[in-house]
Amino acid sequence: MAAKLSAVVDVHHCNISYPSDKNQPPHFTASPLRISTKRFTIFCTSSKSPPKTAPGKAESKKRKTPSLSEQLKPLSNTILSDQPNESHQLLSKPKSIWVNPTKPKPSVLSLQRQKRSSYSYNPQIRDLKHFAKKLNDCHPADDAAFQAILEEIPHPPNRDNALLVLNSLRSWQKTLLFFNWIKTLNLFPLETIFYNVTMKSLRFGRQFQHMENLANEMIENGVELDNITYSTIITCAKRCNLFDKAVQWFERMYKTGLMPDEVTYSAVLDVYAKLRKVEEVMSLYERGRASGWKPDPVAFAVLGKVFGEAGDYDGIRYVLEEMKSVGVQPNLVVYNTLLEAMGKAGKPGLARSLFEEMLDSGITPNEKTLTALIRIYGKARWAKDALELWDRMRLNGWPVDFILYNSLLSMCADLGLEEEAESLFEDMKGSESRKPDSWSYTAMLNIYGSGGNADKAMRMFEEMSDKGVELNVMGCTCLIQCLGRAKRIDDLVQVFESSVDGGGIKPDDRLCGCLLSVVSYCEGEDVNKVLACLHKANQNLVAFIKSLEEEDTKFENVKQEFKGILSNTAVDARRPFCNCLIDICRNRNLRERAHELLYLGTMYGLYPGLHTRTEEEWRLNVRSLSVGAAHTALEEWMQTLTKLVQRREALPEVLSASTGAGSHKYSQGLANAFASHAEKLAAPFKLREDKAGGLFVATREDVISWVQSRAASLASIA
DNA sequence: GTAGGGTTAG
Repeated sequence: MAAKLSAVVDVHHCNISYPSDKNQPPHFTASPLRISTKRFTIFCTSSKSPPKTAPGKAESKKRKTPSLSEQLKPLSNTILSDQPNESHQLLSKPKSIWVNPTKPKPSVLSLQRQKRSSYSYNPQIRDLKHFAKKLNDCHPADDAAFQAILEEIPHPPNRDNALLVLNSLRSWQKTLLFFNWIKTLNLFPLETIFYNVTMKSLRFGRQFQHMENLANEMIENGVELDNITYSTIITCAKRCNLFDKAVQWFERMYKTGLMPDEVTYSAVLDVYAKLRKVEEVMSLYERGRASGWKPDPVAFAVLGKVFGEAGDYDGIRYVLEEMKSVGVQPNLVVYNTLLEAMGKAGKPGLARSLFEEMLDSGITPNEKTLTALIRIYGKARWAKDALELWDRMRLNGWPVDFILYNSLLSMCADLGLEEEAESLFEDMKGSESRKPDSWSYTAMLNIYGSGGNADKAMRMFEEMSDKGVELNVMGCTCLIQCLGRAKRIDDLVQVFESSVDGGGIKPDDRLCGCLLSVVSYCEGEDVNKVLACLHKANQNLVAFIKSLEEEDTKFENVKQEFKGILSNTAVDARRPFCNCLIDICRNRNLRERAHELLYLGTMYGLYPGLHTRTEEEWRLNVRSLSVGAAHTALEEWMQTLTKLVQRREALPEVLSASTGAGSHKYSQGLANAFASHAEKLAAPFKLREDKAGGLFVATREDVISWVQSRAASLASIA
């Protein structure tokens, strides 16, 4: 199974089967990834004659996160044989009715938790605690001193005394030394609990190898490994990112006939959650449920986390429904996890109502709750809610920590709340425990950068170096963006060189994207200065720009080069790269190239939903495009519509283009640019003032007569 | 850190 963990699993062809032997862990089989070969074009005209710009096949490698219902489908078909006449609907409770009564219900976990041995009071506790403290205080490198203290143990190191001391040692090295000392004394047999206590300390020190050695020693010496041993091993492996080890030890439990209890089981759920293996988590969860398990809040927190990381809102709802149907009241951690998950799934409104529900249930938020919520409101640009929450925090005296302070600053940056950020930043400078760090300064650079205040941004930059706060790659990006917009290219070059050559900043794709955007709008010698910076960060990109400018570069070459660049670029930065490259082409009068890049970008899945069609309305969605890319898309669309009209093909009643309203304070240019471009083409798109979100609309009749008049005027020119 | 599982920042 360890090998399968790294395999690509096609969820649509994932079969999960029960092992025939109940002492086998649940396992998964998967068919190899299928490559989609669906044809697509930028704008579909008709089936009769595809546009000439559509020669390719889909080569998008990006795979959509499957929805929960898609993931549950194979599960419900293969293992959950409940309610055979009903389709297994999303959010329906997976009731486990085992259909074959001659076979026992397969069990994957023990419903009884591991019993702990009870401690008896140790009358020597004070002396032994004092002894343990001496061991803890002993210099870590001084083995001789440690041994000397050991000899002075105030009471005989019998089972109970040794256990008490073992439990009181802090560092894993000392725990291990003490454990080995007890072992050499050979006064009593070392039971499981001695190993478990030692392992706990090793886990704290993230010492998986030592831990595994101890586990193997237990096996050799015939000491029983219990659920506590296994859960400690599994969580240690997880913390050390040794996920295959975690799974390996989990499998070993079943092989030796030991059933995991719910603690071990949810530890393993979390291993798969960390690996973002949603379908495996669900499979384990469902199988646990089928075994009669009533999951507790910890299990639901794991489930919530995995759906949050997948951005799967249906999954989050499923978790909420499951909790309701199992009768589990969410606790603070579960709420925090689900709030975080709602943010990742892009549902600020639902996060808000979940937060209110949490308050209504009598739970007080902690720093993590508030950090999650502030961040969600900031990213959603919900200024009113963010400021309201901030007020409530102060009013109610809710807990605040350093991370929350920095998150508030970042929220101010997201919302362009310069004054609020400045006053918070001053508060932090005045406090003893919350002095601004590189996160805080980055937020300030972000605020001044996106506000176009290059002087203040540079002052921050200087203050950082005075105070010895290191600039990080994001701060550097904000600063460079700001200096670029202010056309302070020499300052830009100086900041770039000092931070990359001297400051140890490794340029990432975002920083390259930022330099690329500066290239798109600067002129003259400045272009070469910025390109020289970009060359240090990404040589291929600069070579590609040069090749775009050369007339004899063939489309096939552009395609191959661009594909290579995109596949070496972080997913988040791919669309910005494409947008900037299109802008560069347009600003250099390379219109054909711009169209080629838009076509390729669409083909590689960078602009999903660029064009949506219903029977009544076709819509061009340019909100994720740069100005140049939006121009290019509009031209492309007009060409397509022209062809359709000329061929007398059916058009919908309404044609529209959506530019977005530019909810960010500093990004309102697209609607204006679009309006003026439509005007230049004399295209009949009119801004709908009554609708929010920059919507331009034309009727079918307007478009037809516009095309006909254009054709007439073109004919008259000819 | 009570022999074991889950939650904070571009």
